[in-house]
Amino acid sequence: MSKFLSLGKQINEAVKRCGFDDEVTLSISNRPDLGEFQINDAMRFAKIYHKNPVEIANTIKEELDKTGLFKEVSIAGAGFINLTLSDNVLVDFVNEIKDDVNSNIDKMEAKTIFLDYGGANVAKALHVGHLRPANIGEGLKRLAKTLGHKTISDVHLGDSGLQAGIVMLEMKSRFPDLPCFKEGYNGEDFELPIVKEDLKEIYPTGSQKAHEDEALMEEARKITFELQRDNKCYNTLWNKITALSVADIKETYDLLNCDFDLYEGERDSFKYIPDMLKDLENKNLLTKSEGATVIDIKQDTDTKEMPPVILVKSDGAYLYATTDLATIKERMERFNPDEIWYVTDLRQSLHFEQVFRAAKMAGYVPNTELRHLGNGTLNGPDGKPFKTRAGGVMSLEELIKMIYDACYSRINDDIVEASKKEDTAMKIALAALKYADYLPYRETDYIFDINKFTDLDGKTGPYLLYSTIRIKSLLNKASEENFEFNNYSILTNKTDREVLLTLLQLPIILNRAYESKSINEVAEYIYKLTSIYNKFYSENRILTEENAELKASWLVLSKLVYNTNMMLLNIMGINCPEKM
RNA sequence: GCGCUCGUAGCUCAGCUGGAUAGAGUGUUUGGCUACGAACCAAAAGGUCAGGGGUUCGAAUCCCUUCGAGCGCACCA
Repeated sequence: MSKFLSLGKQINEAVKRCGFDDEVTLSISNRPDLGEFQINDAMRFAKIYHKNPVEIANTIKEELDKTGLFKEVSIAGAGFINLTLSDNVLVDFVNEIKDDVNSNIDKMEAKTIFLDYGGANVAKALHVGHLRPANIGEGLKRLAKTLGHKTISDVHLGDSGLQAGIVMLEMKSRFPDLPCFKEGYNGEDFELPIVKEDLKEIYPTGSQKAHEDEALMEEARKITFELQRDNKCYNTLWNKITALSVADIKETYDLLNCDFDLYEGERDSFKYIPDMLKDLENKNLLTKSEGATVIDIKQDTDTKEMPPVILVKSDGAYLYATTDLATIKERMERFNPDEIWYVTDLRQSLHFEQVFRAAKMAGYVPNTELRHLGNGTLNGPDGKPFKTRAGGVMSLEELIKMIYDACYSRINDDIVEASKKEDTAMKIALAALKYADYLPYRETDYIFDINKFTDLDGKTGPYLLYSTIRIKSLLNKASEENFEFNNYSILTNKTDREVLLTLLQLPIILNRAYESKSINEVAEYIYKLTSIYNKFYSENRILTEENAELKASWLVLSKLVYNTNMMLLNIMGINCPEKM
């Protein structure tokens, strides 16, 4: 149990002793001039117990004084209880967590959580719009793991859509002699005549052609349909293109530190679709509507229009909802998770509401919670929605390259040896990119601005890395002097106290981030911790401090901040170079 | 038409399960390195939390309303 949680428990035991059959909430003070923590429940209690709130606050104060946990308990205003911790509580706190910062986290009851995020499309380049769901999904996965959950993640490739037909049609026009296009093709192997660089250009070219010529578009739709029905020719060709494309996609995801357990896609659910349709038929859930096969998901309590879920188009083809529903069935059978989280654009919320309703009606998720964790929409610098189809979209690779260049040129050659310069610049660049992406709340609309990412000063990824590396450098120097890091005893009650109070808050920050499913809480917190430590660092000369006990305490504190930072950077999927 | 977001400092964003004096970065002005690493630290200035009403001891936060911006509404994903 974290110190913070334990303090809350002890406070509530005191409250109970006062005769109140209710709980108070310990929170961080927003009036640091009055106290470090506050309890604001006396006003609420006043109504319930019909007593004067100040009187209630005083009763609680008396009990709290007896605990010895606080240097000062004071009452202000309408009944605010302000608390200042005793020094020994903070000293104990450091000694409790100095060997393992994980003991400053409150683990949760372990669940199995399946995460679906990323959503890259086969044969199409990852663009800047893919950044947010990838980061958020990965961050939430790492946060869930840190808090004790078991996770399974799937990139869930978009591999069965119209782009398949378009790309294969373009392939057919370029390479009509490929074995798979021959009459009577029976699945024999052949070499794909393209490399991944070609892929970047094939889809845009094919897409443009199809948009200009309705007959080609029709042909592309037909090919897409054939692919869904296991056409041997298209199936073989698409498998090869997918393998080529996924290798490319994976490179970028690896850069972003997104490690998916599964690189599966919509097509992997195809084999479940016929049985699923039969099953839904047996459950009398399917109806025909305007030639399509649908599930009516309207409920009496609906206050808005709720269109049915279309599973089979009038032309027989499957849709997004079909594969998503089949995928739910599949995941339940294979992994039986307690929760399934989808991180995709917020604008897809209706789609997920529909699919989730269908899944519940079909009885596929009896005890599993389905959640769509929508991310904000990507807007251009002009504030208008970002267009994914109109071309001119910056690829993720290009964006990373631009930030990389900015970082590379700033590296001090006296500090970073030549052989590590590129690797270092890439780590800094990704830190800048990821941290900037993590700062806004998950649902906030995202304004894409290159300046935001190439900014390397202030509240940025590079700041966090620089500061963390600087602490590491300090610790290394201390180690060279054979300094022991196990004696924390002196609190000077200046900035070191603020550092400790910030560390104390870690468990509630992580819990809040988990509740809101947004990493921005973590991003804000690590900045707060780092900047208060930097203030401490600039105020004190640690290594030349003559009081050995004080020096030891400061070093323990520094190590604690370093380890906490490394843990939080890991949650955000940010790697720290050795020097920068 | 139905539904969902959002409007906070010049700019980019936090804060929203109601708490006391609304925060950060950046930009502007200014101070601090013959270095425990200045990609750092310190200070100043900058706000009618879009407008109005309501609930409450207390509202940026909850409810209603007006204005403004964006998004979604069956065979795209």
